[in-house]
Parts: sequence; structure tokens; C-alpha cells
Amino acid sequence: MTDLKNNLKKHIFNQVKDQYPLTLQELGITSTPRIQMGDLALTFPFVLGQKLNKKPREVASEIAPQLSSLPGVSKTEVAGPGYINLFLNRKEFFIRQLHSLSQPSLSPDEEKIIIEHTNINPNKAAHIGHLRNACLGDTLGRCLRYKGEQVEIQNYIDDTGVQVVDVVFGFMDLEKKSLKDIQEIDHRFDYYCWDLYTRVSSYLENHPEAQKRRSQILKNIEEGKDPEASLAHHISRHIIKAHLRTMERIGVSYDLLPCESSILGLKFWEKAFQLLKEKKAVYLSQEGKNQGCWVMKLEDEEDKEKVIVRSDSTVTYVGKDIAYQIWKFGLLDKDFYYHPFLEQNHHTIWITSSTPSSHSLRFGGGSLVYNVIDNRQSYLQKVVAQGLKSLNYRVQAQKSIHFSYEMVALSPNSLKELNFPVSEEENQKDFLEVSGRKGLGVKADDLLERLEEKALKEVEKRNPDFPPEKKRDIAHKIARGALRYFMLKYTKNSLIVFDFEEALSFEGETGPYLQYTLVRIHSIFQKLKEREGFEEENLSSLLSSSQISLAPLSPKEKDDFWKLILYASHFEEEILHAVGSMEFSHLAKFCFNLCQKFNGYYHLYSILGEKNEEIKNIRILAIYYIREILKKVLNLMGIPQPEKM
RNA sequence: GCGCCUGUAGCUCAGUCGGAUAGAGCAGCUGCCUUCUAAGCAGCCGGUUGGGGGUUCGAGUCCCUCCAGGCGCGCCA
Repeated sequence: MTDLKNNLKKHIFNQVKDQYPLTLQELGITSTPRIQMGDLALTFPFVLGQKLNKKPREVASEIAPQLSSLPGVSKTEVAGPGYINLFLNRKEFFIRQLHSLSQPSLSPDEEKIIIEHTNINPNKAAHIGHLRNACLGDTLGRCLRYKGEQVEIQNYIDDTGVQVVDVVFGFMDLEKKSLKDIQEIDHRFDYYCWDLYTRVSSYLENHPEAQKRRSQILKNIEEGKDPEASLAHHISRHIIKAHLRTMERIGVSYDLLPCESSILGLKFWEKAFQLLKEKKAVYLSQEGKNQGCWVMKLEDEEDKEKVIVRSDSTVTYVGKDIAYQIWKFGLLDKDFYYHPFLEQNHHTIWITSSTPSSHSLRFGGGSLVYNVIDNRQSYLQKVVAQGLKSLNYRVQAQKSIHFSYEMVALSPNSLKELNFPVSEEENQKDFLEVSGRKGLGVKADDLLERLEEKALKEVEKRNPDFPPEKKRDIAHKIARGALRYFMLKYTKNSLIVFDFEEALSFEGETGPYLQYTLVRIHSIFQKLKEREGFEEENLSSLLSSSQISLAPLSPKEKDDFWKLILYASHFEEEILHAVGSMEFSHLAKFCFNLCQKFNGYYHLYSILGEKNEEIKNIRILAIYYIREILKKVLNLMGIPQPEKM
């Protein structure tokens, strides 16, 4: 459809440009509200009406006759207050769409795109908030790759921060555990740390004197002194593995895990600091509350300064982030060492290190960078971009995209289900923020297990004879589909108030509804094969246009068929739209609407029972087309595709 | 106080660069399984798009203002 539209625009523009003051930009093509009015609508008569001080309808009537011989268009019509509606040649369009299934018409715009997402502190289990982040980031990556972009997925690991420190403190000082003791905790290490971290947080609140010990641990970790450093290393590596397993369950993976420890060890910050000082992007504050700190000013907030280096000469979080961002664009003049960390589905996930490695790989050096981080960090993300701008990397600053989204909070109902004690004050609120510190949240694996359990029951009901292994596999796919769709169906600025009942739903606008639609199509093809020996290779012979004719279809079926095909044909535009607006709810909605339309069609038009071969063939081709597009879109959303369910 | 975001059906949310009659799901009610999987389909019910003003051929969408809510504005990360 994108090809066709561009082609039409060019033709129309050439037709009218000499007689009318119009730019190619102003030549918009939209959809019509109903196909009876046509398939595509031209809106430029409104623009011209304004410029020529004429009624849009008049302009449209003047121009429409000149557009009679557009390629692929069978009829034009003036409609409403001044639209020119185009009716496509349905058969020709359908055949072209079928042929173009194997050749995407999208093309890349960037040299290399880096996406940073997930970024969970390696000191506790992943929760639903992290799942939203990962689903958004992963879907962005999938869509960009589909578009043809070279994409690198990075998952930043803050393995030397205070959150890890707190767990080290918990193990050493509260639990008196040695490295060996900790290594023996094998079951659900991330869950164990979740609880420990909560205990440490409340302990620290009541024992302010422990702050000293905490600072000592942080210092020892940063300087590599044992036992703190080894403990921190073991804990973070163990937790990262747990996170990667969790994410693998929902089909999310990474190329590289850049670690804060490497950024410190390889002195990335010192290099970045030097650059920033040279360009006078940061300066030493001489007076006021920030006296003795190196600070940065924001372009549009002149009165504010952000501390980058503290008066004790340690660097803040945002400072390290600036160094990392500079590296991502390949502008730091320093690089990490890389070690293989994990094999996942024949794909190596690499981790950075400050110790030399025999592997020579290139990471980073992107021309466009997306940072998928929730909207609470938009101020800091602005500071990061400001850092680049101050270094005169204006293009890179502009291409530092903060993919911002709202957080996931908890409904009062879900709090009850978690048996989490809440105060009077908290009870009054409509929702409660997830808090790792308080241990308040729905763990990702818990949610996935509940989804799988429920899905398994549903599979049991319908397919009791399947072997247990198969049932579990299907249940897993359904759980993953339900979760991923749930995380994508909301616009990114919409706060998700998490509720178990809603998240565990498999009916209506949910992932399983989409999967079910596909299962229905699979089922038809399978029955065609079983009962009639139909092979999919036969499709190519059906495709030869001489055999395709829409004529035998009833007028109603002609329209229903056409509505379905036309809607489906927009899928590439939907992908571009989603990527351009960073709004995957568009893609989710498109997929859902497509399934709704298909299910309506499915109920009206039988394939196996159809006696008329010509009609049957058209229907087979139609569901084949829908199936192929559905598979593509589900794949982009990371929703698995069970054959049966 | 300043900045960003949000306000659409009983509830949860869509709504393309400003385009034709504001759409889904859930909940409620009515039908439809000897037919290709009822995780479905068809139908009913449900709206002063937070209030007011403006811009124009046209506003849920853009501008101003007011109201209500959320988040951010650390020498935390």
C-alpha cells in the first residue's frame, strides 16, 4: 500500500502541479470512512480551496475528471465537502498485494540504531514495571529490524550502584553469609534478594548509623576490594542471569550488557569529563549550594544547574550516563572489552569488561540512539542530551531519543491479592507505585506463572488429549502473548494501573484473541490438507491471475472481502506509524481490528463447505493473505503463534 | 512556584498532519455451537469529548484561560 500511495501521489502531482499552486507535501491521501465511498480519499481540494478562495467542492469537481487514468484506479468521485475519492481496481490490487508479501517495501534510514532498554538493577527480581519497559524496547527493535535497520540492543547493568551495595550489606552484615554460603542459594536467587533488599531497606531506615558501613562497601566494590567486590560481582551476575531467563520467557533478548563497573574501570568518565571541561560544558560552581561541584546548565532553564561531579569529586549517576551516551555514538575515543556472557537460541549475549579479552568485536557507534526509560527520568535524559549538545554534537543530541513511557502502578485490588499491608493513607489512593525498596510489586515470573497456569486450564478444557508437554508449550505461548499484548495495547503516556483480573483476561482485546484468530486460519489449512490433499504450494498456481476472478462473489461478499483485504494492506504504514510516533498501541490496535474483521468474515464465509471452486479459491487466497500479515505483525509484537490452542 | 503528562460511554482505553456519522474491550441485557476451535459471532444499552473562550470551510485533535489529577524539579540511582 505504501508503494501504491507514493506512486499515486507522484502521478497526481504531475497532473495538477502546473495548473494549481500545490506542493507534494500538501497532497494527502487518507482512508474513507466507508468503502462504499471509495478506497482512498484526496484532501488537497481543501488546501486549494483556501489558496484560491474557492469552495473545496468546486475545486474537486474541476480536478477529478483529469484524474481518470491513474494507475490501479478504476473510478474517481467527488464526495462530501470536497474530497476526491478513488476506487481501486480490486482484483489487480489483491494480486499485487499477494505477490508483495515476500518483499517488504520499507527501507532503512540510519546507519546503525542503538536501543537501550530493560536496565534493571541487578539486586532483585524483575517486576511488572520492567516488563513494560522490555516489551516496548523489544518491539521497537523488532519493528526497526523489519524496516531494514541495523539494530543493536543494549541492556545497561548498574552493577556497582547502591542497590547492589544494599544486598551485599544484607548478606554480610545481617545474614553473616560468606560468598560460599551465597553460592549455595540456588533456587530463585532473585526472589531471595527481593526479600533481603526489602529487609535491608527497612533496617537502614531504623539504623542510620549503618550508612557509614554502606559507604565503605560502595568504596570497596568500586576499588575491587574483597570480600565486598567478589560478593557484588557474584550477586549481580547471578541476578542478571535470572533477569535474562525471565526476559527469555517473553521473547526478549539483547546483544550487549554494558556494565557500570566497566565504565568505571576503563575510566570512561574521566575521558568524558575531560571533553566536557575542554568545551566548558561543565564548570566549577564557586558559590551557593553547589559550591565546589562541577555543574552543567540546561539550555532552556538558565536558572538551574545540575550537579555532575560532587564536591567530594565522585561522579553522579547522570555523569556516568553522559559518558555512556557519548560512547554509544562512538565519540568517546575509548572502548570496552567484550566477553561472551550467555548463549540464547544460538545468539550470544555479550557483556562488557575492563579486563582485556581475546574477542575483538565492535559495539556502539550508533547514528541514532533510543533510551527506553520511564517518564520520571525525562529531566535526566534532557541533561544527557544537553551534554552532547554542549560538546557541539548537536546532531547526536537531536538523535538521542528518550523513549518515554508511563509507569505501571498497582490497583488497590491487586494489593489485596498480594497481601501487602497498606496504610490508611495509601488505601485512599487510586493506585500505588511499585517500590522495590518496599518489596511492593508483582514479580514478572509470578505473573507469568499465573498466566501459564490459567492458560493451561483453558487448553486442558479444549484439548484434553494433547500430550502434557504440548499443552505446556501452548500454555506458555498463550501466557506470553497475553502479557505482551497487555503491555503494548496502552499508549505510552497512559499509566497502567495493574489489575490481575484485567491482565489475566484471555477474552476481548487480548493477545490470546489474536492468537486464536490465527489458530482458526491454521485449522482451515490443516483441514484442507487432511480432507482434500490441499498443499500450500498450490497457492502459487491459484495466484496466476487468469484463475482469479472476483465476479462469482455476491455483491455483499465482494464488499466484505474487499474491506478485509484493504484493511490488512495497510500493515506497513501501521509499522511506520508506530515507529515514527513510538506508539506501539497503534500496531496493537491495528492487529486487533484486523482480527475482528477477519473473525466477522470467518463466520459469514465458509471455505471447507463451499462448493463453487472459484469462490472457494478466492476465499483461500484471502485467508492466506490475512494469515501472512497477521504472522508478521504478531511477530513484531513478540506474540508467539501456536498452531492449536 | 516552575516544567512535563493526563482528563473521551458505568469501568479500562482508542481516535492518523485538523477531515466525512467520536470507536473498541469489559460490565449489563438478547440471540447463535450435529458446520472451519463459542478464547468466537450478531444485536441492544450506553457520550454536553473536564468547563469557558478563540482560530476556520471543518476542532476530541491547534491556541488562550480556568478546574481536577499524576509525575518531575537531590552533592539518590
